[in-house]
Amino acid sequence: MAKNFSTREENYAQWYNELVIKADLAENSAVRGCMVIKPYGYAIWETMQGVLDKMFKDTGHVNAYFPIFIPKSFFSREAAHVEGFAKECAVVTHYRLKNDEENGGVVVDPAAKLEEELIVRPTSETIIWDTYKNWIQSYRDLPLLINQWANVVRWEMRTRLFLRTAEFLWQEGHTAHATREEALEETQKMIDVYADFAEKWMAIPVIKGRKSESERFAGALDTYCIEALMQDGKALQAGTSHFLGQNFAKAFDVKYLNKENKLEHVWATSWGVSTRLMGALIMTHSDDNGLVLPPKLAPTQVVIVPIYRKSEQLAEISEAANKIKKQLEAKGISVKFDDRDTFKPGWKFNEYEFKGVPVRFAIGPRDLENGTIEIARRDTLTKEVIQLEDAAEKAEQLLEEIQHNLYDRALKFREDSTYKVDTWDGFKEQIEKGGFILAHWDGTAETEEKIKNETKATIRAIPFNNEMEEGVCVYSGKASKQRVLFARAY
RNA sequence: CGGGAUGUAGCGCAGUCCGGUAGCGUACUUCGUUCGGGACGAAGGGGUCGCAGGUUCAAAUCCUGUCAUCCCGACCA
Repeated sequence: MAKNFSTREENYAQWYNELVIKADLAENSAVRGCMVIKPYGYAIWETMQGVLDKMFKDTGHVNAYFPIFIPKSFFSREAAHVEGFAKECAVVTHYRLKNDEENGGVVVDPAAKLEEELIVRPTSETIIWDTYKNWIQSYRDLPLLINQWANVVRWEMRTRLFLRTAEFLWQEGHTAHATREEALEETQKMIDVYADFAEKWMAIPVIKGRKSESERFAGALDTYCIEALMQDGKALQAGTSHFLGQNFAKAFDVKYLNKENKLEHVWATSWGVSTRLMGALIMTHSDDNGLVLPPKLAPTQVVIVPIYRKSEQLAEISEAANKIKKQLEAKGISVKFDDRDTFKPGWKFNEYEFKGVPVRFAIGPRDLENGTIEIARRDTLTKEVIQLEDAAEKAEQLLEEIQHNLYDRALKFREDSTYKVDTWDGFKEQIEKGGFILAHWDGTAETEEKIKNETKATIRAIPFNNEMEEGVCVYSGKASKQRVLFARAY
């Protein structure tokens, strides 16, 4: 087959970019750093949204919506927060244009300067906590468990489709609790939800853990994360859940009267995942033939391609194909029967492979004679000929199998790419090859910083399920009680 | 904001050194043969050569300016 796009081996970044564009997921827009998500890509995101939304509701949350514009002064209320985001904010300074008398066109009307600039939200903590102040008075108002689906803007220097764009879509949960324990429990609960979603739906194995102090969210006391390993050996942060303590409650003066009639600040969490998950999905499963989608997220789970020469043949084939289509649809499986006569079978095979459709049937005159059908699976690129009457059931089984196989394959890759390293030379050598490195660290930000500067590796997580083990820091030689997870990251 | 490169048909590129009719691949249109892994043949349509000046009989090509994009850093979910 003539491949007309880069392979993963040649240039991973280029392979990724071409894949996203040719699989019809997204493209660069005319606006610098922004992305157009195309219908096929959006369909996958919508499915993900739907599943996550249900998971949030099942854990007691409700949806709401807050403004996209945040007064500049709100940001400076929380010191760490403003410092974390100041360098990447889009700022609205004027509210009107006027005709340019001299040069034609329009110019910003200097008379329409805003008294206070508005920030296009890079995240919504500040505007939300300013609002919560009015919503919370008593312990009876707690907990407040709210999620928002929204877009946010972070003015990044360099962007990449889905992984880092100036504007991206996400959800952000913002909760308020009466006690520290309850907020901590919520933080943990939501990282568990994310991990479940990644593993069961996206078939991406993740490591749950906490961030080091320097990798923590701006304004949080603790950040939990899920980290995944991509095929090129780089780590990707797939979701975060923050324990905010009373920082935002204090900054925005959110207090409640407890049962003893005493005023107390509330405890907070925030958590989010973004369209970046699409990038994780692509980079975890796809291959040189294109996208590979886990069946649970595929917009089309099964495609039926007819093979025929004359239109009479198509009529017969269509009858058999539509029968299978109905059977599959009765099982809740999404099916496309592609009877376009403007494309040939070989072309269609390649197209659906590129778009990652998990299961493909091909049916032609030869099958009609023999009462058979060809079934192909995207994950292994293998195919077999089966009895026509078994088709629907076989496809259903195969979808299940592919979902599991993708997870198992990704897990094996991660395990094979995770190394315990005990020497600094070994560390430097391994980081060049990629993968997760489990190494001892002395727990100081100084060491972390030096390691980052010398190798570009960062601490991705301090895994929750870590075994305690005496050792010495791979860099400083000082005492350490556990290994932490290092990698170069997206 | 530092370092490097590139702007030529929808997309991908050659042509620039050495000035002389605007090219190739792909995509697109029509017709015919094909159709079990991106078919083939024939005929067609499509370009202010990023923009603005300059040199010249003549500029995609030389000179000056300018704009834009991409890559490598710094920043980052």
